[in-house]
Amino acid sequence: MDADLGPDLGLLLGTAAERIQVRLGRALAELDLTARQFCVLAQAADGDRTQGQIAEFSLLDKTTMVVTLDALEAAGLAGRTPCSRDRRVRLVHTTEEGDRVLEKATSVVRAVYDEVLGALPAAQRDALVEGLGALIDVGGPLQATPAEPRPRRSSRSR
Amino acid sequence: MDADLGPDLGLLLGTAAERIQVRLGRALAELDLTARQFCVLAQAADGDRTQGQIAEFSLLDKTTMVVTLDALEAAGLAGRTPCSRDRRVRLVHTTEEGDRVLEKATSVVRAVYDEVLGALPAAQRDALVEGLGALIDVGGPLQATPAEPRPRRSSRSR
DNA sequence: TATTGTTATACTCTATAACTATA
DNA sequence: TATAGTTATAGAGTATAACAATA
Repeated sequence: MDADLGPDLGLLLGTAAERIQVRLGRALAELDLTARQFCVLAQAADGDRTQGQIAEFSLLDKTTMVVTLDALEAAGLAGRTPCSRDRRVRLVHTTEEGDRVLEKATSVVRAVYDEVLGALPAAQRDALVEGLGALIDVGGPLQATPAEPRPRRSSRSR
Repeated sequence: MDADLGPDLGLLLGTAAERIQVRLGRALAELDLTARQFCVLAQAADGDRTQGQIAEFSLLDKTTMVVTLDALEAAGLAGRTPCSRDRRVRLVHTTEEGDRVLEKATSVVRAVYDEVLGALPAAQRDALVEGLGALIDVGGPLQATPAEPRPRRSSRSR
């Protein structure tokens, strides 16, 4: 599983992604936030959006969104308000405390990124970021698959 | 969660890693292999190693290793043989069928890598691979943490 | 007593299904 | 009838604990 394959892109990406997520998770844990909560909180602060919109943007199932918001609400960082125009819908907002925590969390995340990227020479850093973008952006070999809105589970079970 | 942070390295790495792993998973599924089984099978083929050694190298818990090997054994791709010198230990070997499947799987994985990396200009491809290596290799900002042999779960439960 | 591997089990995470209320 | 959100629950994956065999 090495020389035979040339550079093991899956291993490189998987390792780097896992380690930075561990770092981010630890840093955010000091603020009692998970990475997902941070992501949802940031979008809630961005403007009044519905649960569904945030879930879609964050690639979360709506039921996972419920759980995540329950936690943010219990922590006093965010809240739901019924939308007056469509009373099925709940708009998500941040509390003052939520804004304060988000600000801290953002600087904590930025510090991690600065530390990691700052360890590379500027040229290499730029090349890395551009290369990753080239992989996943539209037109790249790892662009989002427009088909398959739902990943669908194993075909044999059930 | 964007302009405020500069390039969102966590999102870039996470997205790229997830998508390539989905690709690899789909490609290997056609051979009825999971990525993990492929990884273990490749190491079993590399020489007689114990379950524990393969588990350690693959960052798998020993109980996960048991399940993975059970599946490979049931599929007729690998087997366990007691070690004569230390009869607690089981050496893992591949079957002939296992070697055939591994060969196919290796070419399938290589094809995915070639397709993905081949979509980038050579200079960008090299820069990306080097940059990722610079992040995770020893001395890099995401090098393996020698401390903390076990990640340890949430501090509050149990 | 320590270690390898196994079994049984519990926990976490996430998604499916069924439901409520609105539209 | 269709949709937003909720609840309950089931499934996959993985780890902890207790155990057997051996060192």
